[in-house]
Amino acid sequence: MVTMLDVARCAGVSKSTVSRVLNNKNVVREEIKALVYKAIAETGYRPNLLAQQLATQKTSMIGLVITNEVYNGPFFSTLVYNAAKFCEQHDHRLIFADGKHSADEEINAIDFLVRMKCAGVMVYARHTPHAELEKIINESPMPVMILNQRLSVCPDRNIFIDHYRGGEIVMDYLLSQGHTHIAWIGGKMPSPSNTARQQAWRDNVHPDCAALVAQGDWSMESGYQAALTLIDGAAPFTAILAANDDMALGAIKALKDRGLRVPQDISVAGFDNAKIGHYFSPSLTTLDTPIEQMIQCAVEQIVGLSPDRPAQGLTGTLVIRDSVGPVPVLMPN
Amino acid sequence: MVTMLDVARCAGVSKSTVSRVLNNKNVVREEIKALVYKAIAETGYRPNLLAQQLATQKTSMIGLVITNEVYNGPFFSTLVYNAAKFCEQHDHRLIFADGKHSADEEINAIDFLVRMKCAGVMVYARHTPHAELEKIINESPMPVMILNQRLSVCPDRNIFIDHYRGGEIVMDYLLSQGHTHIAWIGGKMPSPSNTARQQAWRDNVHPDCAALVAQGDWSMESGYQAALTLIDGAAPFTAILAANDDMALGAIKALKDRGLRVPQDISVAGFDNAKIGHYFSPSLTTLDTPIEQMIQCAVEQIVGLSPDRPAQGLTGTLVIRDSVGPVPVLMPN
DNA sequence: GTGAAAGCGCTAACAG
DNA sequence: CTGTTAGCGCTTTCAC
Repeated sequence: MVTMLDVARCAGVSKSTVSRVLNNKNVVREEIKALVYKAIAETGYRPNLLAQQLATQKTSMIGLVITNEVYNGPFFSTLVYNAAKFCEQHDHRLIFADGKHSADEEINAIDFLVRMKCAGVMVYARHTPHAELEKIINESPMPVMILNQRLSVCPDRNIFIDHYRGGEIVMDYLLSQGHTHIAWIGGKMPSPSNTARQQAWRDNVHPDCAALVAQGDWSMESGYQAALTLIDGAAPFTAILAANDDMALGAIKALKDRGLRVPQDISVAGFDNAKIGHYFSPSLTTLDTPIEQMIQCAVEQIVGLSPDRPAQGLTGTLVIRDSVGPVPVLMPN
Repeated sequence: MVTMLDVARCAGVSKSTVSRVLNNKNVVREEIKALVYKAIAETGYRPNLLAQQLATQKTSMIGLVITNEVYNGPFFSTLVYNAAKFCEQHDHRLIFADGKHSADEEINAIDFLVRMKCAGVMVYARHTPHAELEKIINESPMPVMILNQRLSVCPDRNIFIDHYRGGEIVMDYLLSQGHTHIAWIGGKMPSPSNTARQQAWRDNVHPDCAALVAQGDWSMESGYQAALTLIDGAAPFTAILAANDDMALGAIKALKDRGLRVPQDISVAGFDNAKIGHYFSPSLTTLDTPIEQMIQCAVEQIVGLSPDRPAQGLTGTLVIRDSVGPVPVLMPN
């Protein structure tokens, strides 16, 4: 491996001079500069970023911790896509650490990124208790931003989406269409999004519906199964609200497979506004979750672009499409 | 920031002793070990990974360069999900660099990862000429694995999928259903997958179909538009083959919107076996691309688990579902 | 302007 | 077993 010293020798100057021309520090004489560049080209020198970052005490990496339960759905895709996009936009690089499926593993993942001296780290966690997160935030030399869950402390390290309000928005729409008996398909717990959305459902739905709950795990398949359970249950309903679009889509397939029409017989709505929802039949009514905004906000906070407190309580907007219709006159179930 | 020296002082030992207990080198006396652990706890010491990696000359990061054109579809999602999964499986971390949309930017991204001293880097590029890639492979001290395109050199740094053969498999099936007039919806160029698949289409389709080509950019929307163009064109056809599932799904929506039934009037097939294909109506016939295998192979090659030459010429398997049917007796168009 | 020398925080001989 | 001493490759005073 060719180091800065090799370049220096090759150019007949000192290490510091090479460093200077590379960093445009102090004015180096033009002729020497040329010599150095020539030597760099000849030797094929590539500065070692580990060494550089150790010396300068700063890096250009932004860490992202993510529980692998959100993996591999449109939500994950959007999250990562936007994280990478905004990082690059600010000349940083995204580095990943898998939070897997326990508090210990999440904490480990954060620890890795902190010890890598990332410029900042974004945490999309599920299991770690808030007290623990708070401790990490306070002990870490770089900003650690907690995404998608509301902390009672450290508001400037916290960007969350108001999923309760989001749930209300969708429920309001469902109610406005005359639905009173609305079933709920939940995502995998623990999850702040799921909890809040479910609460919004519970608080707004007819009290008879308490039993109209089926548990999924965010995947289409689980939505499919959950819907079957609901259909086979005793309680009648005219609409299904699923905690995300994937499950809503799975549910629609289940309804169709059982000969039920959407939305004529049963209406279905979801959350997150996955792209496919527009192309599905029927196209999916959903809440557009402001993931992009959330990530942008986090990245800008880390790179120090937005001096003020990060945006909080983002809600998202309702996307009305075909999967929700007026309540049918006769309950089919 | 608390360093190893602080811990050493706190425990009343030398730096090397601390290092030893941390790395389980040489047997350190139990009582001293305890002292050190106590000091670590007291000081809240967190080892600096940059320093450690600089000193040991090895890192636990695996780099991934990816052109941002594949971003944000199911293909991207699967790629990143699996990359992260296999990295973690081998106790490594995934680090990202965006290849954006030009050869220069791709090379830059690779360079960053190389200079970060990643254990290895995986390159999913589109624009960089092979000669350039070859040069990078040879000059880099760590394995640089080129994914999804066939290099004429460096076979052990190259894992590709035989998209031509994959294309043939789908075409064979379409032909076996009696289709002769098959339209093609292509992805964004340049792309090795697209080129090879399109070639397979061209080599197997009826010569009359040369004009039955529409250009997309891999997105559902572009598939939708491409299908409209095809429908509005003069040439008749009974099937559409799209270079990926997203475009196939967009195309199906376009056909439906124009009152055409799939597959009764027009059959549609895609590539990649996106999860949603199973839930769509009609469910999508597609080729399951072995992305997971490709990534697994790359990661194992990097961590030195598979001593032999990496797998090459993976093809994938046909997933037969409902979007392709027998050719209709009367061409609808 | 440029070079020498002292770090950044850690590991790895080498003595003892 | 443990401490001392050099590095790893780069930046950054501080003199000249």
